[in-house]
Amino acid sequence: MLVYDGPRGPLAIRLVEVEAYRGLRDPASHAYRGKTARTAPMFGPPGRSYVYLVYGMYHCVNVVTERDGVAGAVLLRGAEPVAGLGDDPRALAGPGRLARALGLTTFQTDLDLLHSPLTIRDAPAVPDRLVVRARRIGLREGATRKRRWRFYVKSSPGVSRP
DNA sequence: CGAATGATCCGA
DNA sequence: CGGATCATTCGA
Repeated sequence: MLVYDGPRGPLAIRLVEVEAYRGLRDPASHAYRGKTARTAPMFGPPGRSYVYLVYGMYHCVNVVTERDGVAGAVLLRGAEPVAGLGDDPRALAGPGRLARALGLTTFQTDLDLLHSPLTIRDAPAVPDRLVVRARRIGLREGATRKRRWRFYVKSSPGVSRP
């Protein structure tokens, strides 16, 4: 679950699709070529946000996962609406749509996701048989390897591409 | 399939 | 500085 108390009121979504990114070992990662101003949050402590602009018009929201000093994050690629977001089950399917629906931009990068208007919370466990593991999407490099670091909930409408 | 659209990054 | 790149989406 991701909860956002922002300008649009209290919003809540159930995350159903994510991708993992690492650092210097992962050619697909923004952190691959070292730390920059933009990617600095990826190298910071876990539990914080990393939001960036892609293709000049969409934002992507990540959760930093590794300990301070080690790059790693999870890209939020799809979710189901839970509260405050209407009832289009596809409105959050895809990282760009997810960020747009919540109104998240680079202004929300590097936030503490445990003590902010933007928080990530526990949710009921998804049974293993409903968890699909696949190759990552949209990468020029890194998807061609054996890195199946995309995970999504089987047959959820919030998944970008099954 | 390709256009949209702008921040970022690297090389010169 | 300039140009290539880009963890995407939408519409023809």
